[in-house]
Amino acid sequence: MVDQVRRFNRIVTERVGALDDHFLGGERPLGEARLLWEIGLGGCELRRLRARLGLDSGYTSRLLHSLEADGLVKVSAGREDRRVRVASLTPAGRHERAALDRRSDELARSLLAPLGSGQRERLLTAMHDVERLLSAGAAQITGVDPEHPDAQYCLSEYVAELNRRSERGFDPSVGATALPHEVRPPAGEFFVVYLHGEPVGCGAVKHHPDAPAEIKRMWIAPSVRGLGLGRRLLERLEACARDGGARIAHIETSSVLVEAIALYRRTGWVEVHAFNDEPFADLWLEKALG
Amino acid sequence: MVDQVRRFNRIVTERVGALDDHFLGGERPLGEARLLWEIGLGGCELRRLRARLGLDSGYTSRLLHSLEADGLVKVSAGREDRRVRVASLTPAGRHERAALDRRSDELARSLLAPLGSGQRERLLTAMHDVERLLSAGAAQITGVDPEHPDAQYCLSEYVAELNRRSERGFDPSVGATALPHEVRPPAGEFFVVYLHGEPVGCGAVKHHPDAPAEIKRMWIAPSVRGLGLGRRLLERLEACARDGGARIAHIETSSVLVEAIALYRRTGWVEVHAFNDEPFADLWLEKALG
DNA sequence: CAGGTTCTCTGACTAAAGTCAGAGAATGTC
DNA sequence: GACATTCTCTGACTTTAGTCAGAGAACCTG
Repeated sequence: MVDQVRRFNRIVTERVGALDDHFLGGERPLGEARLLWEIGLGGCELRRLRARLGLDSGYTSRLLHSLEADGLVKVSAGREDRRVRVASLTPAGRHERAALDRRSDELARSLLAPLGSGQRERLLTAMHDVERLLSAGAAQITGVDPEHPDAQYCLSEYVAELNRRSERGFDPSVGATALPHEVRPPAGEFFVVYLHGEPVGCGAVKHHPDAPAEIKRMWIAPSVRGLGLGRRLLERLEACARDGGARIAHIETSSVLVEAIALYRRTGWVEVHAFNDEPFADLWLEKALG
Repeated sequence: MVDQVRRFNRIVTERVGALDDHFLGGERPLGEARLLWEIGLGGCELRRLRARLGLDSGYTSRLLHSLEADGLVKVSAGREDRRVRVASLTPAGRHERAALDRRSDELARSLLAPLGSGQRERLLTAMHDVERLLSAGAAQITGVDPEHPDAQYCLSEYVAELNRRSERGFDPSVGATALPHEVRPPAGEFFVVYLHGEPVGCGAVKHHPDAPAEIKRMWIAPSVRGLGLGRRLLERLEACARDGGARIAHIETSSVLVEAIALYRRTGWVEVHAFNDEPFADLWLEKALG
């Protein structure tokens, strides 16, 4: 297994990485080119640039000066906070960035060129899989305030999906609720799954002293299903319930959520009698927390 | 399409490339680490090292000196030719190389770690596909003397495979032959397909003035089938026949070679009456060369 | 054995990449 | 308004990476 991964790493850094450097670099040193690219068309704060590229602040400053001297970039003070500075591209800078873009396209095409259409198809599918699964590894699950915009976004998507999938509308304010104060420490906790900084899933735990903890509002964005994020999220939620002192966890759910139910069953959840009267639910599950 | 490739390149250079550098690098600068690795357990000639890593001779010399100063490498004169020098690892060098190995393994494991077994499986399959198809792009088809060891190797594999596949033995010296002088310029040409410097396929053309050219001995190693190398080789052979003045090309083949026949049919070859009495053949094909 | 080749090394460079310790301005906090 | 914090810049570095022009030894060819 590890061997396969290493062979892959080798080929890919050779064929893609090395070429990438030369293609992208072109005239300009790599550092500058990457920076130019990363600034993007809309401009970008220096601290974000540094964070994304992992650069020293002095170094970044110098690189930007060099780009500014070439007339590609303009650095100006931020409007809200005048300590943070914002880099933005001049027309010449946009032009150069477009050239980088073209070279990147060429590189991509050069990888596809020697293949027939069948092989191309297969390569693209395989690349898609690798990309999704590798980035799944970079997903992060963090506790977040239930009223944070990312949490709210996930919740609204969750509700929208429930309504899309089932005949009867779902109203989160009726039945077994998960109001902000119920899923905020110390009463409970709300988690968001982030992928590349974007929220792509959520889940919450409601602690009940001396009674089973409840797991609620578990949702994974359709675009990232099949990457194992649901499993990881559920593990995290169970751990949270266990850390809160519960020996047993409860989930009530609806049979329209087939993927989620499959996951629950796979991971040791068993069906039990209804333990509440959530009108939307038609399946009640329970798990003993190791 | 190009977008998919670019997304892939981005993720992969980020997740694999960047990590790779730090993992591999460790204490030692990347250049030295790569060199140390590439020397291998059995030692290696400097010129091969340079060729494989694409380094300047002066630079290589200096890197090796630095490794030698650290007691990891010993450079000595070659035994056959004392101009070429051979680098080999000391016990300490082998030790350090093993550490690189371990780090590389760790990197690979860190990519797999966050995934469940199902995802792992899929990632590995996808990586395998990407690896094969990307490296297929790097394959090279070159004209080679039919008595060159690589050509001889391919021919023997070709004959072995025919014998393995069919009931009656195949004797290349009987029937429609392809003797060295018949497939060596100017009478014809012999091609070898190279992948990472290894011969993985062959094919030959026999020119006949004012008569159809013959395509012979076409073979692709089983390990690299499905990568489109056969198609590329056939294109090259047809081009060679056309450049030799032929308007029509002939192939005689055996129905046991199903993959090859599928390729021929896909690319415009049509069945015709037997145009020779090759005892082993049972299918005769022809194509008009654009 | 003379003369050309091949292979490697040395010295003398340059450019890119990156680090670190302050200095200085803008902002938040008590 | 004093004080700490945040964010960026400057100057003074180091380390990698890489290039180029010879010099010199070993080898091959006639």
